[in-house]
Amino acid sequence: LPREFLFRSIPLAVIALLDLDAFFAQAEQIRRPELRGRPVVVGGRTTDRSVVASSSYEARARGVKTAMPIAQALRLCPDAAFLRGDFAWYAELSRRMHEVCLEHTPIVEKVSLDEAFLDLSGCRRHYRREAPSDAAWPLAAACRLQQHLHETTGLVSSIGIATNRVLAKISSELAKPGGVLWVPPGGEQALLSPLPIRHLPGVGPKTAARLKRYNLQTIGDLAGVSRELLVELFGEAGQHFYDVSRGRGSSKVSPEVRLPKSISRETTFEHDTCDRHRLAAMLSYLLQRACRQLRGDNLLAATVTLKLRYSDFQTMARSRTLAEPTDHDDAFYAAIMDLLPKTYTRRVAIRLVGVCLSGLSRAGRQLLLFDETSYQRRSRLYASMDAVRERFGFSSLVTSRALDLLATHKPSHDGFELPVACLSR
DNA sequence: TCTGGGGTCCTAGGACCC
DNA sequence: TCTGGGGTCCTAGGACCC
Repeated sequence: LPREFLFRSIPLAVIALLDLDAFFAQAEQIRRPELRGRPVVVGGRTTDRSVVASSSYEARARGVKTAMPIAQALRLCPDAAFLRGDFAWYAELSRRMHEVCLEHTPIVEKVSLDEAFLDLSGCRRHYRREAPSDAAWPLAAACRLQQHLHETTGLVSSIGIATNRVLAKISSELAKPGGVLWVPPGGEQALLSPLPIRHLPGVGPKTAARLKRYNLQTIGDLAGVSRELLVELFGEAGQHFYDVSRGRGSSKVSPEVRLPKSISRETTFEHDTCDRHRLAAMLSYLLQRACRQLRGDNLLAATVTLKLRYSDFQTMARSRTLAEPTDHDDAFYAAIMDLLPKTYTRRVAIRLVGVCLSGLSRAGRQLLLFDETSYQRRSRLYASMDAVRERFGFSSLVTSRALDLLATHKPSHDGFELPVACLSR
């Protein structure tokens, strides 16, 4: 048999990417009907240094964009509803989205709160009779999914369907807002060729500028370059460009929940600071929050990273890997305090500090022969602290190291009232 | 108008071991 | 006196995504 025939005889995958439109803004409009049809901007307070996390299409029409400073959005669209965001509500809607997806296929991979890949390859017989033609059943499947999601949750979504993930992702972007776009097998090149290179996932402003220097502006331009040259210029990414520009890519959808790679917390000060005590107190606070999540997820971390950003935006990170993975705040804090003077070396004020825990593994630590009792005592202490915080909120309990923050800084994350208890060491 | 916070992945250099 | 090659781990920085 000719090779071409063998290739065609393998049934092609049908991969869908479902993406919720302007998710956070939409979530607010679902919960508060009076906001429907109005510009909505979700982000921080209009007075602080935060940026737009999400905005409704009404606000976008006025020039508001994601990642734009809130203050700028306020000038563009002063009559918008400016909201802080409610992640518990967004997570709940995201969970409902996932449930609806699972009613259509068991092979669902959540890639973020508002996006999921679905492998619909096996759904042909359910939909073939609903489609305008036998072959167009993926279109019918996606329309049914979109409609089902809207009826049960009120969520408006866009869906891209193609033979692989990257193409499904690109077509879902093209389908926005509220549309469905199916790329029939064989139609890949026709869709991709005229698209600007920025449509490729993984190509941001820097890479687009680099590609433009070689006069590569559309995906079709990319398809005209040899694999060897692309790899020489762009390394691993070059191979990726070569495949995607020809409409090829992975169609594997993995429903398994993966172990996270890192847990981090960071914050930008309302005003830049040079005060090392203040930095230390904030780092202690952020570390406590990160560690609480670490224990809550039943994980240990081996590496801790300290991150600083100077007022001129230069960003530094220094990390330390411990001899043993742990979930104890104090082990990480000692490392952070050791790294602080090695990281904060310029005589310039600091605008952001952060901590990151990585090298994560499942808890179920091997026993240390000596020092075991004190280790376990400390583990029980952290468990008790977590229990208090579970009941009364994170800031019901703080260590004295972080206490002086209360007077000067109001973290936006949860109600920051006076602590019920204060741990001195 | 100054530029968030949570992540993932890639690259590149150096240490260290065999 | 000059100088292997491969593999792994750690560290720092940066691009990108939502």
